[in-house]
Amino acid sequence: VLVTTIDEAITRLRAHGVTVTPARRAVVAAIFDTGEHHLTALEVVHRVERTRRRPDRATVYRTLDLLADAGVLRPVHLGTGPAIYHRTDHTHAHLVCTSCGAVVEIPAEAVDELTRLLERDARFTIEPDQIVISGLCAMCHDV
Amino acid sequence: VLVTTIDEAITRLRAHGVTVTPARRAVVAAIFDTGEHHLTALEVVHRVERTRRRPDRATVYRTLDLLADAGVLRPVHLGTGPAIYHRTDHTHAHLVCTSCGAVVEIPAEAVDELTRLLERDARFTIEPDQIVISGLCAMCHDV
DNA sequence: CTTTTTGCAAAGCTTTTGCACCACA
DNA sequence: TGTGGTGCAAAAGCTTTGCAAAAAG
Repeated sequence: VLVTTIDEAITRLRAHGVTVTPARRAVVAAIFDTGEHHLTALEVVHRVERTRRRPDRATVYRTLDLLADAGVLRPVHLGTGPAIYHRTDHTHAHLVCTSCGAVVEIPAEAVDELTRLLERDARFTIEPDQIVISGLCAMCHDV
Repeated sequence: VLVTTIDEAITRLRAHGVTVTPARRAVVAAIFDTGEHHLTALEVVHRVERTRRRPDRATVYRTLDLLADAGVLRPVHLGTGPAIYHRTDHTHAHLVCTSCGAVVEIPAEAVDELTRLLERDARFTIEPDQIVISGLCAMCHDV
């Protein structure tokens, strides 16, 4: 069940017994109104429409938690810095360059293959969206 | 060139132009005197022998940096919480259970296979020691 | 009217940094 | 006597929490 629009996300929240308030709706809108599927909590704060009073950081963090519980977002720590939250409608793994910090996404098909490989070897249920691999991106490697 | 003993680590530090002080030696000893190959900075602080005055956190962090630069240790963030530093003489990837926090290691052979797969698909040079994958361990999955 | 949610401020946790002191060549 | 290492304390960055005021049902 993919969640790809604001309305679907709101519906999903309700299905999880979460009351939908203006602040929460604003957070959801900020996330789905952008092409980015990688946002930090603070980026969400700054993106909330200026039409309403900007929600407090605490509220945004709490809402992101609710969205994660509802399966709309997945929080991922890319090593250093703040967690990024990414939408679950776009499965991918993350390659992080230890030199320049660039984040490259691995497409779903490769992630599938990878997941199969891992689950074959380890008694572990992989969360495909939470694969983080560090290394050097092509540009930094060539320097 | 694997670094597997205190002396090799000390030698490696010297080769990188780092002067070896009692405090630094104590940190190296604390790391190599234990069966663990996963230590946080604070665990290192607490493990330093009680025979000498315990080095300050800052000193330990600075020394861990030096050891990382020298290729003796690799810092890895397992999502939440402090970074772990693991010895480079024991290549492995990390599976982290999002429910109980357990860390399962993926052995070198599987990591190799994984690395090949990834480097085939992405123009990226993988750091095999810095693969972190979240999911559910067998125990938490069965509950 | 009761239960949540929100904003604010404070605290938490990990790590970094500035600076004075100290050790050692 | 100068170079760099160390400890201490403070700060920085991200996130969580306690609590009183506000909003929702």
